[in-house]
Amino acid sequence: MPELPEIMSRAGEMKRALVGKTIADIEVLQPKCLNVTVKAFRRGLIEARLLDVTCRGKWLFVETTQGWLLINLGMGGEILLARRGALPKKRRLIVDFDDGTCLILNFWWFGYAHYAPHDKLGKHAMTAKLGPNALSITARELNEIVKGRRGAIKSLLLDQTRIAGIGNAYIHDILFMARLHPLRKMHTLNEREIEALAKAIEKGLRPSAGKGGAFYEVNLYGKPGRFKARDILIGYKEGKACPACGTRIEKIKTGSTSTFICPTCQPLKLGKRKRKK
DNA sequence: CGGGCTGTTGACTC
DNA sequence: AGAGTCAACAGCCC
Repeated sequence: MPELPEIMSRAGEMKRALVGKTIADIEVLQPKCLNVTVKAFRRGLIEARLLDVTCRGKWLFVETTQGWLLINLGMGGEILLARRGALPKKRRLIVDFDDGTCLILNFWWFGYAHYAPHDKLGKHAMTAKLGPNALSITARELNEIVKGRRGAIKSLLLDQTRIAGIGNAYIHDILFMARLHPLRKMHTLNEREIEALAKAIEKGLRPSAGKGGAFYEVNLYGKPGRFKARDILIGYKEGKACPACGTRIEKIKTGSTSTFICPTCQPLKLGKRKRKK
C-alpha cells in the first residue's frame, strides 16, 4: 500500500529516469482508471516531453510540455520501467517513450491515471483538495489543523484534505510514537501531545522515505524497499511485546479499519492525573 | 474451495 | 462536521 515514503521514492526515481524523454505512444488496458476518454488521454500526452516528477500525498505529479499526468496507485500496484520487448505480465497502462523504454502502471485493485492540461490542474478535484505533505507540516501547523475539530485523531491523520500522505500502514507506528490512542478526540489533545504527534509523523515516515519505501513495495526496477518489517515498531505485530513496555500489542477496530496499538502506552482515557504518583 | 480480510477514495446517508 | 456504509473486485491466508 503505497503511502508518502513510497510515493516520494517513486517520484525521485521517475524524475531521474524519465525527465527529458518524449512520450511516443500510450496503451490503456483499463480505461476506467482515466478521468477522460482514452482518445483524449492519448491526444493530451502523446508527443509530450517530461519536465519534472513530484508528489503531493499519495499522488504523483508528472509535469510535461502538454500538461500533467497525475497518478494514484490506490490500494497497491507497481510503476515499473521496462522495454517494449520485455513487459511485465500485469499491466493496465503502458507509456511508451521515444527511446524504446516504457513506463508500466499496474493497479492491484484500482488506481488512477489522470490527465490535466496546464490550465486545468487547479480544477482537478482529487488533487486540488489535498492538504500539505505530511513530511512538511510543523507542530504549529498541525496545531492549526487540529484546532476546533472534534473527531478522532486517526481519522484526521488519514484525511488527505488536511494532511496528505499518511495511510493505514504507517499510522500505527505514528500513533504509537506519539503515545496516542487512535480514537482520542482532537479537542482533548494538549499542546505537548500535538507536538509529540508532529514529531511522530516525521519519525514514522522519514526513515522509510530515506530507504526507498517499505519492503512490501517495489521500485521502478522491481527492487523492494529497504524499510524492513524489523523497522516497524508495532504495526502488524499483534500479540508481540511492545518495544517500550512489553505489553502485548493489540489489534483493535477503529471504524472500518483496524489499528495496532499498545494498550499500556496508548490508553484511550487520558487520566487527568497520572496514576502512580 | 470458500469466506474473511486488507488497502484508497469519493459518493452518499443520517 | 463527522460518522458510517458502500462500491470499485486482487490476492493471500486458513
